[in-house]
Amino acid sequence: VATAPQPDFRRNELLTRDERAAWVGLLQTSASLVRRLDDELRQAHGLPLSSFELLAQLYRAPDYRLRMAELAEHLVLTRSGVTRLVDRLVRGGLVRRLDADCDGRGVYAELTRRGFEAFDEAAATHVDGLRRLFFGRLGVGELERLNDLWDRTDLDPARAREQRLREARES
Amino acid sequence: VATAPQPDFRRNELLTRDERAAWVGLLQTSASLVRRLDDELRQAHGLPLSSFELLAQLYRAPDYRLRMAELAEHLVLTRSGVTRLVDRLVRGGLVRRLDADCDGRGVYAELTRRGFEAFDEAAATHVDGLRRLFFGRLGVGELERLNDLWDRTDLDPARAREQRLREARES
DNA sequence: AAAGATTGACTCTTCAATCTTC
DNA sequence: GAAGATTGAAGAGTCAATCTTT
Repeated sequence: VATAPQPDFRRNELLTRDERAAWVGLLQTSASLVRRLDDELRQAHGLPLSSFELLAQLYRAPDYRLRMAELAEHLVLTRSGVTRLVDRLVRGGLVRRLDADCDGRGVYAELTRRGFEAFDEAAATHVDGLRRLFFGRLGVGELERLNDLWDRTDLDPARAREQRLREARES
Repeated sequence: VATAPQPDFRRNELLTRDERAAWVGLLQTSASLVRRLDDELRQAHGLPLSSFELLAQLYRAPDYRLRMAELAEHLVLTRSGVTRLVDRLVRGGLVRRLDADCDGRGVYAELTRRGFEAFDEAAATHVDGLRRLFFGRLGVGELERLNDLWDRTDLDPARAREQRLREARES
């Protein structure tokens, strides 16, 4: 059966039913996926998803290191958020801080041997969970369509945010 | 130009490039959308997005009221999270608590007149932001495809979570 | 003055324990 | 005892201010 049409009298400033479903679906899907994957990673390896994602960035970076600001751009975190997260990882021995020799202000976060191993072990759990809970439920070509969608809806969070803060400060 | 093929030597437990992009895209899109919409709502109406979403649930509910547990299911929050959020809204005069007469344990959260008005005003901002930042960038039929996707990837977060907690308690 | 990073104070959310009612 | 809701303690992230280097 077809879905019922939207009533004509629906007020302009309210979302249609499909829009609301799409918005709530986005929120719920990402949130519950994050929760599940976080649970599984903590259970199996004592590693929170946020830590795992930071390790993943370093794992893929040249020389296994990135600057704090770069990490903030890739993860969905502010700079101070990255500072705290790296603090925890340093305490856990998975990451070390390293002053940038080219720029006295800069600081690198670098994967330690233990951090490398921790990521290596946890990666299997993460990938398995992601394929089971998400990728395995996609149809043919849906992965590509999804990536296309993310490209079109990219808000460039880092840049946009910095810009807004700057504008706000100037006013 | 076509994208380069995935290297054959990529280890099994790592995500392909497209998978990683889809996963990170989901995280970034939802997170940055939430941040932008939250900023706009706070700026224009002093109302956080989390509060707005709770008001939206009550606005659409029969008699403008829902029980705490029902709210927790619809929002992405635990029960204690809902308790705190309702606390703040009661303090702000947008919601009132109401004992359920049918069940002495139950509590309703009900929209006040001011809560109704606050939602009404903020809704325009929210809908405008959502259409500008998200829906306006979707192609023809993409909204329907997205809702279809959410159906297939639904993890039933509330039920699943309760179940996991119960199992964990029993062991 | 601007950029990179950090810190203190604060907010929001969760977990585990508790209270009340069924 | 189980379910609905709340509470204290703690975790994690943000903002605004600060420090250092450019």
